[in-house]
Amino acid sequence: MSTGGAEGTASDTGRQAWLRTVAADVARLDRSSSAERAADILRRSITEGALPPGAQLSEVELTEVLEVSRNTLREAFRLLTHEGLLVYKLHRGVFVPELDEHDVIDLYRLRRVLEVDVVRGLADRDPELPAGRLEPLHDDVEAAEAAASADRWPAVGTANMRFHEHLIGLADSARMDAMTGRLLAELRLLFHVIATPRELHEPYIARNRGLFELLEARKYEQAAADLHQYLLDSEQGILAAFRDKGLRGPVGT
Amino acid sequence: MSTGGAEGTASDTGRQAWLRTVAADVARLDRSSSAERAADILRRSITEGALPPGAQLSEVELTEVLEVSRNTLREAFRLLTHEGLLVYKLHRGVFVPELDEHDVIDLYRLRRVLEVDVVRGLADRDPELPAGRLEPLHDDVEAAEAAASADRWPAVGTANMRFHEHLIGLADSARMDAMTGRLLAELRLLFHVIATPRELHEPYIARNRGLFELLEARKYEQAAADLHQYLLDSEQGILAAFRDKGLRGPVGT
DNA sequence: TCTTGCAGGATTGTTCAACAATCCCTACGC
DNA sequence: GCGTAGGGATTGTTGAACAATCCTGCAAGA
Repeated sequence: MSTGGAEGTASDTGRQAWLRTVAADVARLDRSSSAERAADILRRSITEGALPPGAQLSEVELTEVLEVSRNTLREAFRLLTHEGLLVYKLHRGVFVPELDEHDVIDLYRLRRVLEVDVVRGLADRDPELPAGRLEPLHDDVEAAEAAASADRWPAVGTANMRFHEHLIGLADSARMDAMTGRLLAELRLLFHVIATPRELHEPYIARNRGLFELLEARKYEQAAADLHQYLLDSEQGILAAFRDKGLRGPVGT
Repeated sequence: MSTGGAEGTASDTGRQAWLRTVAADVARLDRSSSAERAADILRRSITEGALPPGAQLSEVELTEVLEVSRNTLREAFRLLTHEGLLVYKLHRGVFVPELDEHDVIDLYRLRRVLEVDVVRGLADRDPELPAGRLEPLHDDVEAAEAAASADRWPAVGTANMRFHEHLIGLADSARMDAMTGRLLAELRLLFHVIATPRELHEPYIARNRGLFELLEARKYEQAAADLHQYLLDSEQGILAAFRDKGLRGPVGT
């Protein structure tokens, strides 16, 4: 099976690609479980700020709104719990977590480690990178710029996050993708505590484009260095905005 | 709180340690949900090899053995799924995952990134590291050596893994701990495919001790370099043993 | 021989209703 | 004012039931 490495002709690899596409479609169809659909709705409510940090999610209340049974709802809760978007307190219920400065530092430390390593690692496997691999990054940059022109700053934030998600995706590591998804979900949680999304996101539109161009030019080492500083700056920005908020609304735990 | 670094006297740090112990006990008491207890039992069965990769876990069968309801059991399944110890196939059941070479490479890539970064990062915060912080690492090294003397090689593997878990723990990052727990759980999954645990674990007993001594001597940069090579070697060892197995028992996706 | 189609049984996905356990809040007594 | 008991609400867990899906075996047909 996978013993010989790349032993296929052009038609073989073509067929494999087709099969992979079908497999992806099948997986998407399979994904339709009631619990995951409920989780999707809740996830959006949380990441878009409808459910603020600290809010409790009542079971009976949500069973009526989402039209699922309590057991299914609890399974949805579990899903979101492991994404870091909800926390369980035994016999007390599920809550939207309240993150503090320590969490910001923790999250950014991991982001730096993972993302910088991905970029730096691209140098080693540069030859095997297909041509249009940077396409999604380019799309995200343009989406952010478009959203900025329309003054839609939350959309800018989303596009910027997508950029980083796609950046990690270049590593072709399923586990890195999963971790990044979780980290960014938690980060989104922080954004809604911050009142001024423009100041927060605006500087990074141009920096993302710069990063993209460095990658396109295959200057991976410089891109890694830039990204490192980029993430340090972003961390400081969030910490500053966060502390302003924290003064008049201190969050526990 | 954490502004002044290490400002405590001996009695203060002693009291903090005591408080931390109590908090851990409380957390352990809180943890007593039926689903998590069932998950604990299953987790042990999987990581110790009683449930081989590819095995299916029947719901009705396990409800009788574990004496929990089907709903609770399914919640336990969810828990283990998100640890990577089980995989769901819709309408077909839960299975112990079968990892292949690609997973080994993926897992080790992440281990290298995280662990090396932790060690390298220790240099920056060397002053604030409390005295007995390396104690757990030392215990793990001795445990591994003792188990080796008794020819208990699976125990050596466990001790070695604990060593790396405690190593990551030095970073004081809850999210890194969680990720590492998941990575090592998956790694344990691989170990049971391998027939010769001695050849696999023996070389790393001495290397762990070497690593510990470098840390104790605060030669963090050299420790990081050693650890990097260490993990590359370990990866190659598993890949080799894994491919031998794969010849007579090829595992699909 | 190989493929196709179709029951039948077994397993999973989901819901519902009920009870036990726990937590929060309030009122009571000192 | 403070500790304590009770009531009400919420969560944790169970068992049964039904629908949807998958697997198996067998028969019919090319």
